Amino acid sequence: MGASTQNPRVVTRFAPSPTGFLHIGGARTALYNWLYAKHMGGSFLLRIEDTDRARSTDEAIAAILDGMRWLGLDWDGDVIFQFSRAARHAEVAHELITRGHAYRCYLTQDDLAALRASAEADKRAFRIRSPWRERDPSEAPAGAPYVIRLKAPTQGETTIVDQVQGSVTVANAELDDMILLRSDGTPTYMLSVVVDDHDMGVTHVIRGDDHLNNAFRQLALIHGMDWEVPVYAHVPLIHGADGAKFSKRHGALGVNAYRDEMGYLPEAMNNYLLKLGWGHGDDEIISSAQAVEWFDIANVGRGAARFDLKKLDNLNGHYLREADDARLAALALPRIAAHIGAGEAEIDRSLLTRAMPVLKVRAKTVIELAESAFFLFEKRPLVMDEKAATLLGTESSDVLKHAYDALVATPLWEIERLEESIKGVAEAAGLGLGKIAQPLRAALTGRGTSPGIFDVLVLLGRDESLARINDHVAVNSES
RNA sequence: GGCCCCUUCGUCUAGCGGUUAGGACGCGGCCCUCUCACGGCUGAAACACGAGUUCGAUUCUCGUAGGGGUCACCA
Repeated sequence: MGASTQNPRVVTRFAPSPTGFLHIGGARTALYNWLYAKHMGGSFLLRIEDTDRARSTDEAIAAILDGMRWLGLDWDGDVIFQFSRAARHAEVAHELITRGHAYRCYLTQDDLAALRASAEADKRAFRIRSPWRERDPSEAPAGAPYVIRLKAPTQGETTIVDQVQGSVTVANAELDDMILLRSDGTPTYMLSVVVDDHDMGVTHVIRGDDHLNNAFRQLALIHGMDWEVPVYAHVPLIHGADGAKFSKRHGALGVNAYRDEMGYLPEAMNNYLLKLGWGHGDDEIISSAQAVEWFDIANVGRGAARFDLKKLDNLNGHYLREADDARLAALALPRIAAHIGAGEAEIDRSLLTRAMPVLKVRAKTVIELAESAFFLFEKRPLVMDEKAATLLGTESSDVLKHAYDALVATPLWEIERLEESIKGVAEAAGLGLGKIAQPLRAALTGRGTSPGIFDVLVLLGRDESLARINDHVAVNSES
């Protein structure tokens, strides 16, 4: 950190297309842009690339903004909607024609298909070489539709000094004359990104390396307009656990799903995404503030990283343990209410909050957290899970009876007194504490595992605890 | 297929010519212990391969193999 790394002129941006949720890969790209801007004391912009009218949806826009807010990736200024700038994009396309860096191309889809076919027949790599690049527009059929193409350089080579990939050079013969304006007059992505990034004053383009090849063609456009070239940083894509392309099967879902369906905390998600492709010595648990201080795009790894849920689970467990109890109670509440079949207002939020310290150390996700709290709110008679049923064999009746009597006689319902009483029962019977605690746990929670038995007793309270135990004493003591 | 990029334990990574190649997740063992966790200790586990350069390569160069990206009037 320090003043030497501060540069308020730095402007980064995240530019998702609203055709789906904010997925894991996009979230990481957004995070890196956000971190770099914060690190440099610059600004971070958000632009929605909605030029594909057919595939863009309002739901997707809402989901993306929701995901960004959840992760705490706040942007500066208003969200820019790319489609609203279409006129400006078209203006630049025409400016490029007058500057001699673009031309009207009257090739039809059929012409293109024929060119492609002949290239394939000759086993040549297909590069669009429109005859209209050199032809006089007056030769064009009157009123025929046309697209505007960029005149890409054909000689020499282009080099990009990428902050992540290093120096990358491509022969200009590899570049083709990309379409800037479609025949219906709407701008293509290639035109829009460049114009928007320029107009928005973006100084650092940090994006997935699936755009690296695009950068070379975009560079020709930038040069054609005599604009300043931004600093590029193409970060490797995320792969699935098997190393193959990251797909839904691998967990390439929207971040909303990680929050709602899988129960992850945003701080865990950020920490995981940060470490996925970047490292800072031996540090594993990195707060957002610490990340802002340490992050530098130059340290981002060049190799693709695989997505690993186990590590995310571990990180989430860590942040769960650190999280505020009332906050966790609020997160778990809806699930508990749904399980009990009650309204959220009917759940004792205070009890849930008090239980958090002993519940959260045992959970990896909010889902597990909620499930571990079910027993607190379930109504008698409790349904026993398999392990609890085993624990409550007929021989446990006497033990529970003794425990019941000892608990009834316990003057103060607090943890130390309860522990004394139960341990007294164990000693008197010549049994290990486990022999008493396990049947007790089954009777009190209906489960084979739970927080410490004395914690459970305190949380449930005297009346409920005794009633739950008695449920099993009575039945088994009939004879 | 053309072009471009990548390659350290199973996974995420540290390393930036000389290290017993470090940490974390996961896995095994031990301790703690009323169950499950948490926590502590501990074990197994990696420089893709082949040539160079160099006194010396995980580190620099070039190949090979493998993986990925990209080749639209999508973004």
